[in-house]
Amino acid sequence: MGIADDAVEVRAQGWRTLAALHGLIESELERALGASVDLSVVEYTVLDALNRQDGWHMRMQQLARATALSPSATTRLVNRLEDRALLTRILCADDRRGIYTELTAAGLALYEQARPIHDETLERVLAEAAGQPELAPVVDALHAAVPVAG
Amino acid sequence: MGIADDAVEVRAQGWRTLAALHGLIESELERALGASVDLSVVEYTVLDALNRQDGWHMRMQQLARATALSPSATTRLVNRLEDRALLTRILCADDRRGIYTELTAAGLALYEQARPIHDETLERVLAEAAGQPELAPVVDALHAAVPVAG
DNA sequence: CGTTAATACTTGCACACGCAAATACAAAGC
DNA sequence: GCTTTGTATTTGCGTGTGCAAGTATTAACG
Repeated sequence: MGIADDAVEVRAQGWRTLAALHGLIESELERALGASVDLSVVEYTVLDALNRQDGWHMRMQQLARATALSPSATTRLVNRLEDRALLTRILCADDRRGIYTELTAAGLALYEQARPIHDETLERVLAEAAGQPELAPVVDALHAAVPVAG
Repeated sequence: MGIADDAVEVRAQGWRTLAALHGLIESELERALGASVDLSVVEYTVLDALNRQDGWHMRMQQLARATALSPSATTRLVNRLEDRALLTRILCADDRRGIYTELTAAGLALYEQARPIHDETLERVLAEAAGQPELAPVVDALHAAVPVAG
């Protein structure tokens, strides 16, 4: 087996590790957020993204990118949150195709309730993962991550 | 904002980065494998796991762990692959609750067809991701990943 | 041994997702 | 201005998933 073949194996192994860590974190967050505030991880992601816009609106398309979801899934996700009165749709005047979404007071309140649970769970899971030799290198690399454009 | 708060933000940011990279890789693999051999990523994962066992059987439970899927999803996943004659169920004698799965010749052939596509896609996407400043640190860390126990 | 608890897998059900088509609006070309 | 092309969002439909309950088999206990 030559050097090129080794590189292929290393990449495949790295991808399996990445997937394992991602799955671990996501399932723990899912459980914690579901049990405490009845939010899924994507739903929390929406509230978090809207909150980080700090008073600014967000288009459906931006939400779709932030959640890595299809347009149709984004529509229904916003529907669910709107039905629970956690956010509102706002038809925007300058481009009447576009729809902006905004957190309601209830949405902000629930987000502020969910956030510490989210953060504590993340801290716990990452600490746990850092103890596993195969996951540790990837966990350490997360510290070096740089903000992604919203 | 104190040191502790910064750490929380860094972890949250790292998690968003991890999720973004994971989503990017998965969607590209999904597209490439779906178009060429009509396999989803989880389906490929099963064939790959079985192949890496090199002739050995695998229990449903092991498959569930390898794919990060629930038992019920694993059952139906194996059903789909069995319907396509890519693997076979083998009732094991020593514990008649357990069920082993094994690649068929057709399954191995399809895997060998899929593998180069999988590997090339992975290489391309990782190279692409390494060019984005926010993803690069995590991409680099994958090289350091150590094999996970099957 | 016979009963009870635990394990391995499967099925019923509800739900979230992606794709493709439909709708509504904006921008470009002539 | 009117048509054509492109963009933003929503709906119809099929499919994969998790949870909880069901079945089969093994292990533990008295």
